[in-house]
Amino acid sequence: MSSKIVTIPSAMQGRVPVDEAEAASTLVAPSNFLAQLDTEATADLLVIATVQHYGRSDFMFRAGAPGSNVYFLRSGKVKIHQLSPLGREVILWFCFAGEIFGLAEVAGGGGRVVNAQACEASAVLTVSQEKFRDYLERHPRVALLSMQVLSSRLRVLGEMFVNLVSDDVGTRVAKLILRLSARYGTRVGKEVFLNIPLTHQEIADMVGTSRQTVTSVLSSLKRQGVLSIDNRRIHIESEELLNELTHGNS
Amino acid sequence: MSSKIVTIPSAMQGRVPVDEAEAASTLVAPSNFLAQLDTEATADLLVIATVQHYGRSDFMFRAGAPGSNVYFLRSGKVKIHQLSPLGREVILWFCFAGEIFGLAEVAGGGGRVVNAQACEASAVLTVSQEKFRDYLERHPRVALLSMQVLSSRLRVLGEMFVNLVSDDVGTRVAKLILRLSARYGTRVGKEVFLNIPLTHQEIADMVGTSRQTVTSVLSSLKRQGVLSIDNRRIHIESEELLNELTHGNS
DNA sequence: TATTGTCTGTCAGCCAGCCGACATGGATAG
DNA sequence: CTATCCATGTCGGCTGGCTGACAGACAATA
Repeated sequence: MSSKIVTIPSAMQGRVPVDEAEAASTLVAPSNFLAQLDTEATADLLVIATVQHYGRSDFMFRAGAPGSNVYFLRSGKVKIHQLSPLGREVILWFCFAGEIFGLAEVAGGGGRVVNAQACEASAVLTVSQEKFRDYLERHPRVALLSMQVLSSRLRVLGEMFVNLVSDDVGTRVAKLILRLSARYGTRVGKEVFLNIPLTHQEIADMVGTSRQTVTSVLSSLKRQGVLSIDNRRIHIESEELLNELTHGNS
Repeated sequence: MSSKIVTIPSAMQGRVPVDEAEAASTLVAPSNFLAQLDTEATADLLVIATVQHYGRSDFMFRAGAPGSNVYFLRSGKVKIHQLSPLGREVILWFCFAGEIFGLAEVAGGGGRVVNAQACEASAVLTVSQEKFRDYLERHPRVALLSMQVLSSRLRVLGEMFVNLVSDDVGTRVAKLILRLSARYGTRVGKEVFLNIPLTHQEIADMVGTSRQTVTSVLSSLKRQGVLSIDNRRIHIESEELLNELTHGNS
C-alpha cells in the first residue's frame, strides 16, 4: 500500500544480517547493547541510571567536556563526530536504539574528544562514570560485553581508516553504504532498505570528501541502477553491483 | 658521550610526558599494560601465559586467522597493520615493551582483521582467549584496564582519522611525529629524541601518502631546522616550530 | 502567498600530491 | 672488492577531487 519506498514490512524492522558471505568478513557488531543484558543486569543498570530527553541537534556532550557519564540510547539517533581544526565536521559513527556511547572517555579518564549530538528527538539512559565502574566490577560479563563494543568500534574505525587511505571516493562511498546496510539495513528479497535519512553532506563527512563529490558519485550510482534514494533514504537495488564496485578497484 | 645522537642518558629511558600543555589534549595512553598490574595480577597472568620469541618481520598473527590469543610484548617492537586490497600496507600503530595487543579480536570474537608483525626480534607472552576471559572475570580491575587500553586506541585512531580527512600531508606528518614523541619520545632539555627507527615508507603508510611525498616533507622540515634524522631516528630540535606547523594550517 | 532555509545538482578552473623514472649512498653478503 | 639490496633524494607530467559559484526543489515559517 501507499508509496513504494517508505513502506517497509514492520515484521522486518529488526536488524537482519545482510549477506551470509559478507557477514563473516564485515565486522558485524553486537550493536544492541541493552538487548544483550540479562534481566538482572538490566534491572541493576536501571537502578543507577536516569532518563534524559534531547531534541533534534541537542548535544549530549561536547569535545572538551569532562566526560563523566556513560549513555545508553533508548530511542532516536545520535551522531558521534569530531570537529577538525578547520571547522570540518567528521562523523565517526551513528548510534541507534540500544547502543551504548560515551564509553571510551569514561574508561580512559580525561575529557571528551568527540561530540555526541542527537539527529532527532532521542531518549537516553545516563549513568555516572563511578557508578558504571563498580557496576562493571559487579557484572564482569557486562565488562566483557563493553570490551566487545569497544573492540568492534575499533575494528570498524580501523577499516574506515584503511579505506580512507587506499580507496578513491567512489569506492569509499560504496563501502560506507555496504557497512551501514550490514548493520542497519533491512533486507527485502534481493534489495536492501537503509532506513536512515542521510544528507550528502553527512555522507561526505563520514567518508572524507566534499559534498559535491558525493552528489556526483551518488548520481552515477543511480544512473547505473545500483541504488535509488527516496527522501534521504538509500535503497539498494543491486547489492551485487555495489559489491563489485568495492572489490573492482585495481 | 660518543656520538651525539645515539647516546641517550639511560636514566631518561622511561616515558616522559612531553609537554604539559599537550599532555591534556594529546591522548596519553596507559601504554605500558604490564607495568600497571599489581603483583598478584601479574603472577596470575604468568601462570596462564607462555613465552614466545619472534625474529625480525615474523608475524604473530595475520588478518584472517582465527584470533585466539592475546599477546603481551616483553621486548622488541611490533607493527600492527592492515593490507589494503591494493596491497598497500597501512600501519595502525606500533607496540613496545609492556603493551598488550591482539586484544580487540579476542573480545569481539571473529577473526583477525589486522596483522601483527615483529619489527625486530621480540619476546611475547601469549595467553589463550578463553583463559584470558576468565582471568578477566577473576580480575575486574584488569578488565577495566583493558577497556582503558581499547578506549585509548579508539581515541588515537579517531584522531588519526580526523587528521587524515582534514589535514594536508605536511600537517599529518608533523602531527604523527608529535604523537609518537608524546608516547615514546625521550625529552632532553628542549629537544626530543624518538628512539624508533622509521623508514620513509613506514611513515607514508601511517599517514596515508606516498613515500616520495614523505621524503620531501621531511627534507623541508630539516631545512627549516625543525628536526634532524640520524640512522632512521627522528630528533626533534624545535618542538615549538613543529607545534606551530600543526596548528598553523588555516 | 511570499520568504527563508536547507538540500540537491552541475560546471569550470586549479592545484596538491600521486606516479614513474632515475641517480646516489650505505649496508650486507659472497 | 664487487654485487645486491634497500633507503633516500629529486624531478616533471598528469589527474582526482577540491573550491567557488549558481540554479532549481522542497519544506517550514510567517
